[in-house]
Amino acid sequence: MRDHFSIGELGRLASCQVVTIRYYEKIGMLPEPDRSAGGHRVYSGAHRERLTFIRKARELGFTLDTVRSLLSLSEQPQGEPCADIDRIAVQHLANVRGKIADLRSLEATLERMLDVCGHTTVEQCRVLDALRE
Amino acid sequence: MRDHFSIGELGRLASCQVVTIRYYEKIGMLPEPDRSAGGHRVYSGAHRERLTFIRKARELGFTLDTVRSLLSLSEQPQGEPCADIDRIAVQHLANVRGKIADLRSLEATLERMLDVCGHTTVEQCRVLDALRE
DNA sequence: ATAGGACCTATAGCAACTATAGGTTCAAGC
DNA sequence: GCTTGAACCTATAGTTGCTATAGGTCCTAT
Repeated sequence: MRDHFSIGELGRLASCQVVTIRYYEKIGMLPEPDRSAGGHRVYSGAHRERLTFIRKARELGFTLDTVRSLLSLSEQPQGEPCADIDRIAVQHLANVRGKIADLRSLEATLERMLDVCGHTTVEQCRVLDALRE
Repeated sequence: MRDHFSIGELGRLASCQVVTIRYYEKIGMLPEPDRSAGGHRVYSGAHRERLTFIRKARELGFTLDTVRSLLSLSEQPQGEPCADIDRIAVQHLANVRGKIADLRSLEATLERMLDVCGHTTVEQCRVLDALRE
């Protein structure tokens, strides 16, 4: 594979919008790439790997701040234990489970509201009642 | 119950922060209340009902824009069918279920990552591998 | 009369992008 | 070599739903 890409190519390769790549550069998530004579960004394979990592982690719901931590941990010298990385992932898993629980109770509430409503008129609407308390 | 409240009282009654009430006023979710001689906001029972409605709907995860629709539908003349309200709630329920499904697949992915990792060293970390592809 | 808590306005910040405007460069086809 | 239009460039503002800060004024209880 080639190891220099335009911003559009990099976007396609890492499933990331072009504007988002520039945004990542601005906030320091991606190092500034070289430029062509005319000022266009030229990315290396290392950029591609880093951006792929960022996007995967974002898809898994890690915050950008957490991705920063994961990246710096992943750059530690070989032989370092990966316990810190696991800890972050375990914490995130707990967050995800918490969100699932919250959404399930929301789901149940909405189901109950809709169950009893039965499509009547506005002044008898059970959904509105539920919101009015 | 009294039917005039300071902003702080209203906040306690409707489980809403004071700054958020002012924010709702600014974006037109809450009508401007009367003012005391010194310029402090004085709210009515109608304000209280409206804010309670908004907060309940927000707790159920409706966006402010959707809350606006719910409020205007709830102000329709008596006798109007509440089908539109039900439709909004059904749509929201579908969104919630979609999010639950997304989070569950996320949960499974994170579990798999952590299962195979086994706390080794950074260069063998399976969590990082998963992120690097 | 005074103290201090509650209130006031205005502005900026958060996460993580997305959208817009107005201009420049690059690469392919003739 | 020239043209054309897609892809690139910068800078700024907008999104959602608030929250935080600064610097001041009012209200109420003692």
